Amino acid sequence: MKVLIIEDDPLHRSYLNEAIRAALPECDGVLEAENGNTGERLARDLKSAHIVMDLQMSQRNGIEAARTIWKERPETRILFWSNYSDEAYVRGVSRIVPAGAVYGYVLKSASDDRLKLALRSIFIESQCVIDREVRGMQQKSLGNVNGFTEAEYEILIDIALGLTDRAIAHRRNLSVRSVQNRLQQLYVKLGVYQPLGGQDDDGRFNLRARAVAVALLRKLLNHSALERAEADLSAWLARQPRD
Amino acid sequence: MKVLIIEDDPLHRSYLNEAIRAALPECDGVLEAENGNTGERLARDLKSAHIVMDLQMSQRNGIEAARTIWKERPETRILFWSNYSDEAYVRGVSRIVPAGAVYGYVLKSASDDRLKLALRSIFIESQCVIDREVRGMQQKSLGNVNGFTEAEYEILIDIALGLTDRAIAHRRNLSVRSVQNRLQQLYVKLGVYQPLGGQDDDGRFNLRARAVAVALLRKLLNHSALERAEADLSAWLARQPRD
DNA sequence: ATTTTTTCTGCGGGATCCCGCAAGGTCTCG
DNA sequence: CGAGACCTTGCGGGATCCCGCAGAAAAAAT
Repeated sequence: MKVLIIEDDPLHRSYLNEAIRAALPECDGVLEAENGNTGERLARDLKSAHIVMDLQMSQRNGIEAARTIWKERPETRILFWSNYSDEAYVRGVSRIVPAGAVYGYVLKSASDDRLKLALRSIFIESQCVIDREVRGMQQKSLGNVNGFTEAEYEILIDIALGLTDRAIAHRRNLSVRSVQNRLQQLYVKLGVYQPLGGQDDDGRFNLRARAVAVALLRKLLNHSALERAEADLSAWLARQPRD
Repeated sequence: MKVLIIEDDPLHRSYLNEAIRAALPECDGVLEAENGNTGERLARDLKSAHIVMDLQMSQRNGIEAARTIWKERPETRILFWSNYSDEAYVRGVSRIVPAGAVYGYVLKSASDDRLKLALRSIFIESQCVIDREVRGMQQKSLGNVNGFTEAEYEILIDIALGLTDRAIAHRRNLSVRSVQNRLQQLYVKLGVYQPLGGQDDDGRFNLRARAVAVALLRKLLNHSALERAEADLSAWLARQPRD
């Protein structure tokens, strides 16, 4: 059994390497990649089925890498080892995990033991392991309590990219009015809505821009989510026959 | 001579500790803090004049911490040791460094030797050390080439926070029209401006929102910059007598 | 199958945004 | 002092946004 590490910080890489050797005596080889690109390549070439990776690498996003790896070999087991439990990351991951896949998500702040336990659970016991903090995010995000619908999230991304109502309508096959409906919904859920009447406009906000701001502050959105969205968008634009 | 480390990642902390002991034999004590708050406190209590810190910590932003530390004792020497050379960070740092202060900015990806050299230069030789990559950012940002004026950056932040033209005008003591002028300028510099006429509006953009998006993608803005701005804003709002 | 609930859609209007045009200001430089 | 560069401000108008109102369509519940 071989394990592939995809992580750009050399310190963390060697720490992981050690942890893996310690936790998995049955492992007879540890490979390292320092970014998503070479990680993908190694995974492909070596048919590694056991991967530990960081989200958020400079060269190529962890989520991107995981997506293509899973696309090629859905049975691959991946342990995401990340600094953050941003909703954007958690949502990003759970969006791409194939049905029935074995994976894990543990934070770098977790203890040594937690990490080693997770390694064994995933690679030996075929059991998913998700850190409590992350699990918390997941539920908050999927449950309706203070959670966002797929539709709401989608439109949030669209305005974060800077699209107009019309462009969004076009992209999502909706009428302009429907887009605006979804927007209102979003504004309400983000607590940005101005209940009207109250003319204590201390600092009046541009709802559209404000929504993006609070989404960022609440980590519903982050840099890498935006990057992915931007890539999707330009792909879609290229596919448009020009009207 | 004592050195204070402010860094939330335990791995990096112990690595730093070792590097400091190796590079600075004249150092007779290394202290560690795992977030900005306790870092500030330790700096104050122990009157440490030599600090190495990470930007981007969960508890309290490195820039915030540095600001208050420098406010209390401007002669403190600080080496920023960060993962990123985002323009937002670089600008944030150079905005708060006191006149004549000795400081450094090196990336975590730098070699062992670079780090140790920087430590000696700053703490012993009283010389500023800024990594090449960072220096590059700095010049791009301060020089007029593809760089942003203070005014432009300011208004960028204001729209990123979601303020309306009017609110910005009020906050910055300008007329609404001037705000809009600055906005146009910003749009042009961000390459978002629609030269008019060209009706190939594939995906028409909402300029205001789009500007924020590209600023984020280009890392002119990032989460921590936004957080700081948000804090400033609400402080300002609280100070407003309500009109 | 019928009611209830949710979502989609058009209409309309007030607020806001985007920006060309033009008339002052300030500041520098020859 | 005047020319030129730059910033600020008012005016005006077309485009966009925000959203209440209300009917149509779809989905879910009974």
